[in-house]
Amino acid sequence: MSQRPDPDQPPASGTGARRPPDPSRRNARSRAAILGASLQLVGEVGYARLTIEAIAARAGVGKQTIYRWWPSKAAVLLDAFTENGGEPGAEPAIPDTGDLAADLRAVLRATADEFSDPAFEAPYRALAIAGAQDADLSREFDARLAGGGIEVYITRLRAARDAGQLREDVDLRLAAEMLTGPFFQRWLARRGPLDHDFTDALVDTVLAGLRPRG
Amino acid sequence: MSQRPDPDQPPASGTGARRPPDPSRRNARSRAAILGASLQLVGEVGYARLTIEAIAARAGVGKQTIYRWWPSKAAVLLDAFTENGGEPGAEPAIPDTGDLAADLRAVLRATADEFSDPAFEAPYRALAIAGAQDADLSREFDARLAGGGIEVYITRLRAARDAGQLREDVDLRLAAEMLTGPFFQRWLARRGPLDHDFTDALVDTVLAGLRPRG
Amino acid sequence: MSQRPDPDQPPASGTGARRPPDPSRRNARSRAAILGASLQLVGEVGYARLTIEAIAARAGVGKQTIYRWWPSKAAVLLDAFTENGGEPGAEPAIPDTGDLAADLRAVLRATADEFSDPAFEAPYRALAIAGAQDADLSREFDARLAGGGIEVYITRLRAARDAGQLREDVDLRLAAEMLTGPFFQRWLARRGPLDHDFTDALVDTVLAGLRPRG
Amino acid sequence: MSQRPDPDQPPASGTGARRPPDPSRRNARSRAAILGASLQLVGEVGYARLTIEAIAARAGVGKQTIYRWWPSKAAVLLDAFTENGGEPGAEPAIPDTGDLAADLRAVLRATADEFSDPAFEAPYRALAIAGAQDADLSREFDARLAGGGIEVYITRLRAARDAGQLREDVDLRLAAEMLTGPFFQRWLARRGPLDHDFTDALVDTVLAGLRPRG
DNA sequence: GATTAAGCGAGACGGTACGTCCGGTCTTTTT
DNA sequence: AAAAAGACCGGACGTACCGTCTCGCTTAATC
Repeated sequence: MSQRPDPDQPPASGTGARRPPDPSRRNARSRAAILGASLQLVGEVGYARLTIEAIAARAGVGKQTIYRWWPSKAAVLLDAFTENGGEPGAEPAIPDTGDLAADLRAVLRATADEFSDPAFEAPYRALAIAGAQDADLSREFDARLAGGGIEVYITRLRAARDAGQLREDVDLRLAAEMLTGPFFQRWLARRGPLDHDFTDALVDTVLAGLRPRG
Repeated sequence: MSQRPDPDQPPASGTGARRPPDPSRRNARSRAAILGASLQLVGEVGYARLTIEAIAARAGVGKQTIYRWWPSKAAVLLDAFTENGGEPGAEPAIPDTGDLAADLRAVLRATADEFSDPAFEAPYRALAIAGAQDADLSREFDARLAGGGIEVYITRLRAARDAGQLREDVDLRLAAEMLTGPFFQRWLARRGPLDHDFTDALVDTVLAGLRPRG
Repeated sequence: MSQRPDPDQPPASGTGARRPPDPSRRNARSRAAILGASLQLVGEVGYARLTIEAIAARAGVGKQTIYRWWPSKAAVLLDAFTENGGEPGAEPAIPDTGDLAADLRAVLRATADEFSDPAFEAPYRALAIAGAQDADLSREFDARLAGGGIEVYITRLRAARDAGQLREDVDLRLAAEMLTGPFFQRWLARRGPLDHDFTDALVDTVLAGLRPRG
Repeated sequence: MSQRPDPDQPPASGTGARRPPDPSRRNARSRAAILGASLQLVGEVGYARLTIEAIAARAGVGKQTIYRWWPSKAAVLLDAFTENGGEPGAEPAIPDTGDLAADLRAVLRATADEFSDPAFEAPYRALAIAGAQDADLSREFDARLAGGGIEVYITRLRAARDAGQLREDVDLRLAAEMLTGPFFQRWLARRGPLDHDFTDALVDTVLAGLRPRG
């Protein structure tokens, strides 16, 4: 006996770096249940009172299954939102009919409608709040969500500028921010209704400042 | 909310509502310590990890002293901010030199500078987050803070319109939101630097869309 | 006034040494409920499946109230046992009628009866098991429980030796262990019934080896 | 023996009893690694903190391989102990040189020495604790371990009685318990050192009470 | 030699309990 | 009566293991 166990600690079983789990073994049913439960619950109680335990219970899942795959409840929501609520991944470009004003009005009207749907609004607000608290998450959020992203606006505006519909020296990023910023602020800080009058007026006023002189 | 029924009813209570404390007996030293500790701590750990217990401990104060006078940690921060960080009470109107563009540029430059100071930025971000989660608080926040309010912009823009510097039919509220919304979004979602180039370009582009036609 | 506690770093709030709670502020009702629930539960499910959470739930108490005052579930049981089941604190000396054999027979019979009562047996076994796993607890256990202590036997045997009823050179501790050891082993390892025949025979055989020669 | 899913079971077994594994296909290397790891670990962390997961990890084995072959961690330890630490299977009878006192002294001295070896003591204590919590395991333990069993003492004492060295009416089981009980108690409850002085005195005092009168 | 059915290493899974942290209430003592 | 202190009930945290359950992969035994 005695048989000492090889004195150099194998992996020591200590609290060392945890190996990442194997995604190929992931249970798709559990994943879907978690994402679904997250969206339900954030709509029912809001982000501040959303708990991992409640998600696990609603999804019929062990807490560890959540902690194994997501670093935070915000990350769960982000997945839930991009999967079930937002656009799956591809950037939904703004259509280009040649009429910039019409195109932007259509997009902002659609966006306003989306933000009036509580099933969309609650998780989106949760993610905006989480992003405001965590820069890393904010980047993830922007990278994966089309609605909040300004890149699609920049693309459309660039096409318009190249077609001579906007001033040559227009700052495309600033222009895009002028279209989304007032909308975002009005929504997040609840400064007023998100109706079509608002979005139409916004588009028109912004474009009025960007058109070629003449 | 939740509002437990309080089993031992005082004999003639009527509504059973807790009698409010007498403000005249309030300890000013404790109040100041609590507000100061809140600002310190929100700068150190952020809003999500700010706790009432930590504020009480840092302030050398009993927890009950906080619960007696404020309904939530956001309310504490709001008091702390208006007292120590923001303008104490008077609305700081935007100056009117006659040159609208110059006045707005100056104000937005100053605001950008403020938001670059971490001692200002941390509690303000905390309040924005808390307001995004709670509509009541959001109203309080807007009512009491000058910097985030748009009324001052509306006032200055109205003067410019009345002086014929803007179109007759300008939507003053929308115009104000176009000045503050891109700024707010860029700041809260960390979409870019808040420098003078940005604010100047913002002012110029917005005003370009508002000027009287040809 | 009232000496502020040095504004920088109060107690650091770090994970440092936790200050001990103030026993004078302890809630006696909670304490009694916890001890009672422990005894109930250990009788129902045994020591291995006894959990702090179940004790807290049964007692209608927060878990922290247990962790605040006891370091382990074994320590809770020890308090519970000495308060409700065992002798409150004073060492219950073995009576001295002059007849050593009769006195020991009476004590061991009484002890056997006690160990036949499940309400006594379950927590006592739990403590014996806990003590076997933790030397510190074992010492506490021995120091505070009369039934398992051998000091009372030594005291009675010394009186008998001084009265000339035992050999001059008798090893009192060994003699006491010979009275309690077989009993303890038979009980803990369930090697046989703890009846009066057993205890009487044990006393007689031990004393047969200890009497003065002649 | 194509072994369809258990012929004598109705087709819709559902929760049916799990078919026992085939011992002939067992991996001897895994078995040895598990038993070795168990002994190592119980020595390092004690019984209470010994986990199946740690055994599997240390042994480089899947958890299921343990659950397939053993019903509990105590059962693993029991195998580990009888294989590596204790006597493999044959009952090691107490030698009979004709001198009962000398034979018992030798056996108890050897036993004391064994219990002073941590590599032996740790798993033995673990098994004693497990046995104290579970009567079934206790029986298994007694049936398979020579050192802790009292049958060998009874056998040796019977021979002595038949040779006229003990009283005719001696209770052999009680006598055996008087030899092992004090030893067991002193060891398990850590009441004192297990040295040769103790075991010699124990043997002598016990035998003093058992010898024929006159 | 191909098939097939374990046993096996690995580890994800639904759960339970852990011990800690904090929310909000209550009580005691001091100012 | 307010305040400092902090005990209290409750509930969520993130972690550790439980015992079960797939996954390939390897290894025998049967075809």
